[in-house]
Amino acid sequence: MPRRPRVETKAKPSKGPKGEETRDRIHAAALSLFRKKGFDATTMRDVAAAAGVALGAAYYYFPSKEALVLAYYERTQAQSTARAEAVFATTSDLRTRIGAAFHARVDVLAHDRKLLAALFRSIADPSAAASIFGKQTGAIREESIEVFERALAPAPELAMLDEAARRVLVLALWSLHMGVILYFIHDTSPKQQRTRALVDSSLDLVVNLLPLAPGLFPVFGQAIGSILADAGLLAPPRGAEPAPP
Amino acid sequence: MPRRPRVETKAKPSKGPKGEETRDRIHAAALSLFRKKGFDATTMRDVAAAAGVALGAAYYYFPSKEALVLAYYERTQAQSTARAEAVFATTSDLRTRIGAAFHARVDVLAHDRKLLAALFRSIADPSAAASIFGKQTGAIREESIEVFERALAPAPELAMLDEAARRVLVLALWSLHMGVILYFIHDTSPKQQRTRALVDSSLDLVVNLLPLAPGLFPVFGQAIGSILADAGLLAPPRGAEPAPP
DNA sequence: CTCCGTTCTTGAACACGTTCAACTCCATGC
DNA sequence: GCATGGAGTTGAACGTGTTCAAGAACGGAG
Repeated sequence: MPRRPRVETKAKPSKGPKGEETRDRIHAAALSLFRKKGFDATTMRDVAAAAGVALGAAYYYFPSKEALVLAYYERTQAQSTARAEAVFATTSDLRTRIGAAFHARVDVLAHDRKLLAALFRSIADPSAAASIFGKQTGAIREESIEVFERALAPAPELAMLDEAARRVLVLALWSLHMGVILYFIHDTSPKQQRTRALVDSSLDLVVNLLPLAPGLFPVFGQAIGSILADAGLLAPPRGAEPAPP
Repeated sequence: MPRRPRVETKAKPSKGPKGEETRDRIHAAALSLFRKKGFDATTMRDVAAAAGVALGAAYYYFPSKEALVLAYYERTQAQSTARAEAVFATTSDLRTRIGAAFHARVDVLAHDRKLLAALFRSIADPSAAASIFGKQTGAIREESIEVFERALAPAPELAMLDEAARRVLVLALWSLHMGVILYFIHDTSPKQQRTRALVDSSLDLVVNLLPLAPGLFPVFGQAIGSILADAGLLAPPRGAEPAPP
């Protein structure tokens, strides 16, 4: 490995239909191998060989090994969103809607628990632009945040919240959902039933706390907002340093 | 890198005084280079050269590059403990004691923010035994947990708590302290003043919540205990799978 | 057809973290 | 002295993720 290069994850060369097909073949081969042998035991040479291309081709389409997992994550995000939206269309009950947002994500990821660990490895590394909190993953992140925005949309309890407070609330929910995924990664119980239990008890807490939100924000809103801003999820408050380029 | 080998971090060969000295020289050279060039930009060959030994010698004393950082972390833990104990000896005020436990850690780590990121990289990876939550780091972890145990020791508010509830409470505090370190790693504000602010507002919350602990445990204690058990910090409750060897 | 630019493909080369068989050193027991 | 064996040390070798200069394939413009 050369000096931990910036692990770029954007850029998907495939202007023509030829490339599209090769890209898919590489991605499919990678996923299959990752599932069979695990992320670490699978080499990029394995992936290229299984896809029937040269090593360089894999890097032409995916800027890093991690990017292969990120592409998978991106694809599943759309599926989760669709699942949640299906429930949103049928009810305006807050608990059901928030629960749907959580469970939809777990449902879709259920079979690839170990794969996710590879992605979350760099979650705590500020220098890793490709982490879930990094700049490179903005689009995916925003889509997953939007699901929680829509889950809360029809709640009468929150009607009096202003824009900023609502955003903080949504982000807090999204952060909780990240925590659930982190828990899920470690959850070896059959069918991940412990994660399901965690979701349900979290829901109890959240639903009971939500009506208190308008009263609590003057007290803790600033501190929470400051934390979220540091995570790059919110415009920074006064006194904060700009992040280095 | 060969197929992500289990990144062992125990084992410190140095039965004789000769080895002890070499080990220190390697560690000192590594720290100096890490601080000057960063963890990623420093190669093990750099470290060995700076210490005046062959590459293999570095691996004779430290089983991995990460272990060099872990050794640093271990050394600072003792310093933090001493600082906190010094305050414990002077007061039995709960807020002051808990605050001291938090601030002592931040004080000691203040100059090596970026170094820590290398350690926390694998925090979310269940397969990384060397992570802060892993088996390999048990001793360091227990020592840091003990600091919080002693911080709470003289609190009359908690006298009626049983052993298990108290342990959960201590672990919750320790987890919060881990969160603070995570925040600290990302905190680029001058003198890490934002981390200090976070500690203080967390203290407000904690101190206000602590007296309610006895009443809250019947409600949330089980869920929290279940989470902590999954993190390997508590004996697992019924129905949990044993972790694979 | 020929030419040209873009898209795609190749595999050798690089820098790295890690391993290991071989070696030197040195204290101890005889 | 000298053998024994453990502690300490060496650097070549391996497998890896990533880079890159070179070329092949393709699709239009003339």
